[in-house]
Amino acid sequence: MTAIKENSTLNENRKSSQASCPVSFVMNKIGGHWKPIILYHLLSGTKRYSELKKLIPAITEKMLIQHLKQMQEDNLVIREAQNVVPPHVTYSLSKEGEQLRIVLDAMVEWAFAQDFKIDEN
Amino acid sequence: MTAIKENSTLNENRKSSQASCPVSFVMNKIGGHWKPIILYHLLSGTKRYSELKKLIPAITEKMLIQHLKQMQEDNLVIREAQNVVPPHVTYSLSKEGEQLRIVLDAMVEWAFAQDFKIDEN
DNA sequence: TACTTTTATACAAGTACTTACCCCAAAGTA
DNA sequence: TACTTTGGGGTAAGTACTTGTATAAAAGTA
Repeated sequence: MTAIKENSTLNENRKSSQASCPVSFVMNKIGGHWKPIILYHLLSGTKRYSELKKLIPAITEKMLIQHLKQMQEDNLVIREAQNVVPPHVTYSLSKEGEQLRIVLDAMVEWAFAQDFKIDEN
Repeated sequence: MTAIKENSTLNENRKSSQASCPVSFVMNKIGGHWKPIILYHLLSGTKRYSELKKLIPAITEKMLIQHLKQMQEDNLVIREAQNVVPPHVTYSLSKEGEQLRIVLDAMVEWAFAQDFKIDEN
């Protein structure tokens, strides 16, 4: 799933900055454009894969599943699958993921303090 | 400075998600690996360009100047230059940048609530 | 004269991230 | 039989992000 070159300068830099900067540590977990959006939607409760897809129309399935998987590995979200056909899989926030609420809320507040306006389209 | 293709799907997606998700709006301003680190260091006060470079040894000058410039355009940081040679330039947080303190603090708290440990090297 | 200092800029090359498109399972339904 | 449903996997190509290296100005210093 998208191989990463272990010894690239980029990757080394990433690791070292992550080690010395807590903010960078967080960004490595929830950075990128889709993760925070996914987390944001999970804040309101457990969702099925297909529900997330509907809530975030612009995301490709590839991206959705990739980020869910990464966040699952980072213990931010919990994946639960029922062994049925067609599949039934739900995603929810883990305890650690749930604790991100404070961070995400702070972001939302800041956004609105700037001249951010919701544009429902 | 690093041209961006205006009509790429990526860019369109970015804009639309930014418009409907406040968290994404924030990530577009402080996302990436270096911006939060730079902001973090500016939280403790005005810094010269060269001071920032010393505080963040791993960053290349290119990245430092590029991100400072972007954040300046986003009104997060203020650049003040004295017209002397050699140049003397300082960077500080704007009001909006200063307001990010809450967000950054929340991140720091979360990081330490996970098993994050500072590694000074 | 030659080198240092400070704050940059420009271009090429490497790396990561994102999209686009095609494929699959197995049960239920038309 | 053929199609739908749900939750994915795989590959290639496009786009963005980062690094690396070279270059500059103008005054001060060795």
